[in-house]
Amino acid sequence: MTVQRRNTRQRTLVLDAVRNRRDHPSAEDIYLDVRAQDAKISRATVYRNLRFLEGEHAITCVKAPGGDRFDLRLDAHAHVVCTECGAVIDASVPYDHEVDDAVARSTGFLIADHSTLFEGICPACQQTLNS
Amino acid sequence: MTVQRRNTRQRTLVLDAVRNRRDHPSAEDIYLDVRAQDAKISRATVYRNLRFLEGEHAITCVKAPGGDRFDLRLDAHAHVVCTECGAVIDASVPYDHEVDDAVARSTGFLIADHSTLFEGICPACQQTLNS
DNA sequence: ATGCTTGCAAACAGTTTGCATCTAA
DNA sequence: TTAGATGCAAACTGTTTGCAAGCAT
Repeated sequence: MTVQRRNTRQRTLVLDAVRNRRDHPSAEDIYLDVRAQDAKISRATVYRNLRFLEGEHAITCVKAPGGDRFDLRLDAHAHVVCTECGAVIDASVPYDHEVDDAVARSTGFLIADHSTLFEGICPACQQTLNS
Repeated sequence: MTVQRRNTRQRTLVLDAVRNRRDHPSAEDIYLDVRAQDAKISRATVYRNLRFLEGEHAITCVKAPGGDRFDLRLDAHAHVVCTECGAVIDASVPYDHEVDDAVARSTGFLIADHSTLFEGICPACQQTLNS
């Protein structure tokens, strides 16, 4: 008896919506995108499927201030968030696996991974603030 | 006309409560501690003062899943969170200022700082899970 | 006296959940 | 056929806010 994964229309819509964006959308962003395809879909279904797809490792989620943001990239990588507008982009910093081992040794924790979030002001908001 | 900072009894209680703990308490933890000293203090006052003290750089706050955690340490440093019990401890990883510059150059963001959060299972929870 | 601060309750954002109904396999 | 999935509404957690009253300066 294997776990059943049903390919519902709604689940497919949610997955496609995440894959069609490159800007780390929030659950609400995805809800609105999917809503444009299916006016009857509920927020609960979107949230449930985002969590489900995260569990299936089909998408990942970035814990940003103001709520989770979803990502089509599956490899561990750092992010940069704009403190003005909330935009999230990928950072080109390589993931350091060794630091996980070092922290595991020094703390006794069983380390799964780590996440790094840079905070700053994006180019567009810098423009706005200077004017 | 300088900004006025009033030393209210409640504000002092909140600051002392954070300083009297070494375990990265949540706002609710602080509320409960302060409540033991002053049964009349309200949650809103605790939240307001935590934010105020953060703004004054008297305390810092760690964005952990499940809510903000407060810290008496003022220097930037990484944290480790237990995915089982939610415990947060300091990580002995040195803060890398250069990576902020590197990300600033490659993204055009004005980087203020970055935070690193390790996720894993603490020694106590490992024990529990093995029994 | 002034205006920052408090306490209360209500509002709020983001997210989860109970339950009857529906549907993919 | 039936267990997983949906839609709706309500619940929930963590946090913020409007307002009248209170208190530090």
